[in-house]
Amino acid sequence: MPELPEVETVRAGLAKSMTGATITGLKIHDARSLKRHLSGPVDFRNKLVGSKVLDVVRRGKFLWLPLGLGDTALVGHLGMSGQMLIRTIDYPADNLNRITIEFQSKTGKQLELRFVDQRIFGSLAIDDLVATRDGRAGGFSSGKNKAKPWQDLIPVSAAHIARDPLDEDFDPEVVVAKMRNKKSGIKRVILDQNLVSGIGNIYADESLWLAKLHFDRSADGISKAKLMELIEISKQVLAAAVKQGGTSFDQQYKNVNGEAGYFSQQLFAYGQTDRPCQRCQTPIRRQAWANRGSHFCPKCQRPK
DNA sequence: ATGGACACCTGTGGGC
DNA sequence: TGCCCACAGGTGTCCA
Repeated sequence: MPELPEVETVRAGLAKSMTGATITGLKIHDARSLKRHLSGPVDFRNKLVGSKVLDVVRRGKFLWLPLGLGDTALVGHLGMSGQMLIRTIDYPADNLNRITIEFQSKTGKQLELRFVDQRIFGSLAIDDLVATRDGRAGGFSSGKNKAKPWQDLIPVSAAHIARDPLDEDFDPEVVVAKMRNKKSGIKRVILDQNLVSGIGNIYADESLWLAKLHFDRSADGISKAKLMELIEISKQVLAAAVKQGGTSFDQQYKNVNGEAGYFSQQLFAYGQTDRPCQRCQTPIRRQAWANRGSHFCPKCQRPK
């Protein structure tokens, strides 16, 4: 489900109530949500409970909370259906809640973080922070001017993830140069989190519609100028979606307060099958692609 | 290097 | 009502 705008909305919400908090307890309702913590649930508990949360950082669709001295972090990925809800301790149980992390906020409020995940493709883990190959870890931790020892570090499990377009150190020239060497279809290329992170199926289809590019056009056959335009468009789309709190179609995406985002009202291609293209009125088509769907205008977005 | 199939999971909605 | 199928905002691995 969640792509960069949804994860960023969650990050901002977590930062507000969890920065400076102390973890006071843990309830594991379904240990499958800890499957990426390889040393097991007991070790997860030992490393988490009692530690202090320093910050909430994101790169692409990964987010993490540096802990204690800043050399480890609680790493979260939402997969297709993950949610992170901040609740008071007496708030009614949430359906499909897999993990509850109890904490005391820096203002002394007793709250809990509930990791709700229908499909269990998401996960929580404690991971070591290591030096990045490319400078600062995330473009989106708060208060960047203050010196923070964890600022240039990234979780081992996210070390392969490229910068995303909203990262202030993102370099479109470098990314486009790499894209021009790819013989794959352009959609596959912009979904490759090793090249540019944060883009998923919704924002890929939206960006390609806006750029009038067919999803299967080979990246190495597209001009440098057009690829630069595509990257700039994707940045604009991601930023616009962040402003709307992300995209919600159903119960599968909510911010930390359980509220939906409103970007679905501004979609041109994704989920618009059979509705008229807003440029040329041709019905938007959905085509099976890579075990999912691609939505595009068959007139505006030609294969060649 | 590239693309396709599939695995990991649960839930919902449509057709019959 | 019930059953079966398609489908869902992701990622990683294995195989040609």
